[in-house]
Amino acid sequence: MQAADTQGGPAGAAAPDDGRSEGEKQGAGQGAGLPAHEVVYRTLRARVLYGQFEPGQAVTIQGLVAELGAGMTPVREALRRLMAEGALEFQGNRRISVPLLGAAEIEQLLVARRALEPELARRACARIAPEDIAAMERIDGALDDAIRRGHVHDYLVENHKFHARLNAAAEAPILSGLVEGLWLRFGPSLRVVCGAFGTRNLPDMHKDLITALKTGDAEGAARAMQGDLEQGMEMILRAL
Amino acid sequence: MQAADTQGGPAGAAAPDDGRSEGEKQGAGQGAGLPAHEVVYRTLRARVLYGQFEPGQAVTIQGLVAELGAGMTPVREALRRLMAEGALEFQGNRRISVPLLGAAEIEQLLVARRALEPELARRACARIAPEDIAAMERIDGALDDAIRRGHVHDYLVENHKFHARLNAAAEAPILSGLVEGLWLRFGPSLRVVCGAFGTRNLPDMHKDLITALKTGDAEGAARAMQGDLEQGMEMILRAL
DNA sequence: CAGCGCGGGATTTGATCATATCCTCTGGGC
DNA sequence: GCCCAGAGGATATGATCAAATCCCGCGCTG
Repeated sequence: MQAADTQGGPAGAAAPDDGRSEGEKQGAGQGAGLPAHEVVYRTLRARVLYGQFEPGQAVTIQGLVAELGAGMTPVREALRRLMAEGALEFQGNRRISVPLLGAAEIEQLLVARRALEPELARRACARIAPEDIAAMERIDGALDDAIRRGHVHDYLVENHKFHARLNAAAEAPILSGLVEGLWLRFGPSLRVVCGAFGTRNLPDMHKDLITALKTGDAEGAARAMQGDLEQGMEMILRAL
Repeated sequence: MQAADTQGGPAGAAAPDDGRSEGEKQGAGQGAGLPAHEVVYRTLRARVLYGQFEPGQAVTIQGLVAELGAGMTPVREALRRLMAEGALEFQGNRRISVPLLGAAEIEQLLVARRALEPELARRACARIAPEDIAAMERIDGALDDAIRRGHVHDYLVENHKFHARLNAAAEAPILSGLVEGLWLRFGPSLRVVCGAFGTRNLPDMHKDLITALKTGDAEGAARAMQGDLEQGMEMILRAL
């Protein structure tokens, strides 16, 4: 039971509200009225991204149907989507599992990240608004706080939020979408990293990055980003 | 045929061989016994990749159900998968369409391709086997032939096969998967390109690439690849 | 006589379909 | 010009079938 409750969400224990299943739409709000497959997708995505799935772990459709209380079709679609993004793997015989990464895979992910994320930092540097920088500083504070408290999950969430905010500021949806896909791939490995090293000596080039953003130093931002991701991937590699 | 067996089955049971077709696994052959959603996916993927969809064109589930003779669930899953890969776009209000790319999107795709494909060429150069090179020369011959005949579809197919073969030789499945996703995104635009310019002056750095592969010149291969993709993206950009 | 490989059945799980319900868009009436 | 009704299409459900895995008992061998 790695994650009994997903996110302090309204999905309580039983949730046997059968009659209300589809009588909802995004008209009211945006958190509650999403299609079922979207809700399932986001739940599973968060689990992958924040290391709540073990690498190599098997994932069954019907298990998720029972656990999430959703129908079979939405679960199937969410899984298909995650498989297309590389977050999950089709294990041959109609079996789905969380990918188990080796050194070769980590190295490829590193190459891709090194190619894309510094470029995003460069672009963000030119376009970012002061309130975005402020938000990133706030997120970075929460991140440091999570590290101090030794709270792995919060650290991973804040770290992702930090980078996502930066990538959004670059206004390059295709590139940041690609990067999001990369994060999904090494997400499960973060669990292992934090299990091995804890949150003590986690890399943090975020301060340099924020400084570069404030001064509009695009190359400095790119350099800080590259340093950050290389340290992260290095830790994953060592945790193998 | 299952729950709705109200009248004891329509004597022939609409699709008894539908179940038979499932009897084959991927162990025996590749093309025959695949699941329906996989067949639908490949069909649609080929259409996207080879410019048989018009950019901006709307895609309806029921239209594909009627056209392909498949059930609704397989079609939905295939579409969801293609949407996750960026080959199709969710148009907000339950509508799916082929993405319409602008200059900004093309530019991002160019950045990603320039980062990844020369690297794949470099790796392929170190590992490629002589029979792979021979196959690529054969494909390139068919490609030239298609150009001579002015046959756009064949040109696109052979061109894709050429690059796919090279990427496979790099033995970097994650990177080549990413590149495949990029190709899927600009595929529909190729239709416009070929409509505008025909097959006359299509770029072809393939000869240089093969030469570099034969001599083991990794940097030369990377350079040729970069030239090839930049010419291609330039043409798409000009066709806007 | 005990340990081990193997085949057959039972259970789990994935794939597909038909249907019901609801949302969105469009056209006509006031 | 706005509101309402109808049509078309998408989402979701549950049932059902097929296949793969698992488990257990049987026979064989040392």
